[in-house]
Amino acid sequence: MGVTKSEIFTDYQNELAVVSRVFGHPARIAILQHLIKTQNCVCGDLVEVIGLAQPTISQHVRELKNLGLIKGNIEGTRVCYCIDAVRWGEIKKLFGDFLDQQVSASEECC
Amino acid sequence: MGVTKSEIFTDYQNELAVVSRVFGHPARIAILQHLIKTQNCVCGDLVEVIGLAQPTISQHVRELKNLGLIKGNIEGTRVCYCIDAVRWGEIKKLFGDFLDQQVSASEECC
DNA sequence: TAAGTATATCGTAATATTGCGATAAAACAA
DNA sequence: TTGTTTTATCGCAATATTACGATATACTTA
Repeated sequence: MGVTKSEIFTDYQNELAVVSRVFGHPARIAILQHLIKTQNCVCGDLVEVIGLAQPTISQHVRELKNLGLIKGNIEGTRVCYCIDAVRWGEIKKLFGDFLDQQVSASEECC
Repeated sequence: MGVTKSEIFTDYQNELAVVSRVFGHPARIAILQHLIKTQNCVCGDLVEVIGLAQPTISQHVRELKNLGLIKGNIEGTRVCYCIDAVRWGEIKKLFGDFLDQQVSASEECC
């Protein structure tokens, strides 16, 4: 197999999982952190800052784009990326709804 | 390749990625939701509730255990699971620190 | 002891992910 | 036009993940 059975889960469960998966690689975390830090939309120097090959960075960037988390703007030969603040807010809420739940332990076991 | 180059990333980036990966499957989200809802540590009926085979559930449960998110208690032939509230809090903070950042868009592009 | 129940582990097939060299595409510069 | 720069895509090898049947393990009950 090797293929997730998405159809047996709720939309919420699938969405949270898909977003988490994108966060599930340190290079993508690093790209987001760098875009947040250097507000003014840095682009190709991600390769230099992160230390992976250019095609690899491009692939990670594409996944972030597919999720709507970042958007790019062509400027000559370069592409300038920045974070989509609206989508960021949506995802923040998605995780907040999940993580802010009360997880009081039962006294029956554990 | 197919192997993540963890050594070039910070501990924070790696930790957030590892935790995100565990959240990156709807079955594991469903397991956590069910454990939160039925506070009193349900165990084997996860198989019934979720609808994946028993070995598959056991595998997902193990990943949650490895991350420290849930803990199990043997009760006869059964194992009673519940969420580790302390670890849950740590992970909540991990995501909070990341997602609560200010992501104001630059005006230079995008 | 023998049979039953619940969970974990093994082994494996199908598929997905990661990383990168090679190359294409697109815009600019001479 | 030709060469340069920057980014995207293709194709592939190495590895990881997902799912589950078969089986092992551990405890309970008859």
